[in-house]
Amino acid sequence: MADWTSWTPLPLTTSFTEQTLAETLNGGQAFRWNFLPEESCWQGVWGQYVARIRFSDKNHLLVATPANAPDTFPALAAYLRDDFDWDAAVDSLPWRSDGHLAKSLRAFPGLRILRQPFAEAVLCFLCSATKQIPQIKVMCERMAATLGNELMPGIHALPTWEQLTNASETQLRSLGLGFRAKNIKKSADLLATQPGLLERIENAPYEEAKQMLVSLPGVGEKIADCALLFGAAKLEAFPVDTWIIKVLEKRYTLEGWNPAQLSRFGRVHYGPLAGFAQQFIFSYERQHPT
DNA sequence: AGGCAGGTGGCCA
DNA sequence: TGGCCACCTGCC
Repeated sequence: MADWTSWTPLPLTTSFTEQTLAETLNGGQAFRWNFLPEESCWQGVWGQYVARIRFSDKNHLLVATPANAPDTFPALAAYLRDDFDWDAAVDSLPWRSDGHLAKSLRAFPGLRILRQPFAEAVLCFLCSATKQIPQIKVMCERMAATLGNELMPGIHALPTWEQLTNASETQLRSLGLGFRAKNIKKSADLLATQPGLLERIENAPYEEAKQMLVSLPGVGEKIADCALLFGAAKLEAFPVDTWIIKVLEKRYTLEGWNPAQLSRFGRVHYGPLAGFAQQFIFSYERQHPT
């Protein structure tokens, strides 16, 4: 049975708080992190990696990885985008002229945008349609347990798109995916006929990438923006979901604007890191619903 | 018990 | 373009 390494400090260039770590890992960007009360740590899976994270102090995390997978440690630093200057990014947002944004930034000091594997970001957000975070997590966990590689006893990776082509729509429905099963099955089949398509999308400029991504069945504007923001480091992507619509309507008095107009407003108002700003106001709204 | 939830696609004017 | 509706499922 594989074992865990001892807790090792991961120095951070941009400091976290404990609450912000929770919000980053489990606030709707990613769906494969769980808090283990008995270990008082977060355990998560991305790609073929597993890790455990514990908050140490604002400038360090403590990390444990499978003893037989030493490359997990640098992979985690990349996943957390510790190569990026988040403090400078926050300062570049228009908080000086936007009191609501300023308040949201103060509420989640250190909040980051993860760099998830692109293929699994597409998959997870295909599951997200009209579902809440806990239910999306259940769907992802079931897909992983049924179709994904076992990484450690009882811990499974999400299935690759190739693995998904081996599942029938009926089997996917039996995992509780509902009408999303058909979209996932059709997307898997389409991707199988287009080798390298996901890589080309991931590496393309934002507008071009989004245009290609919405050609997948079940991927509309919102899901495309989420996948590009959380899985391809395209921080200009500005997902417009029901929460953001509520925020923009109520706190920016934009009642009556349609999603396309709100999307344009977001990119113009928040600027080239609009998706980063979006994550703060999304998190703030979930904790302080209006 | 019925409506709603980090949406999308199809159909109608 | 803009509005309306079906679509799985589970939870309040």
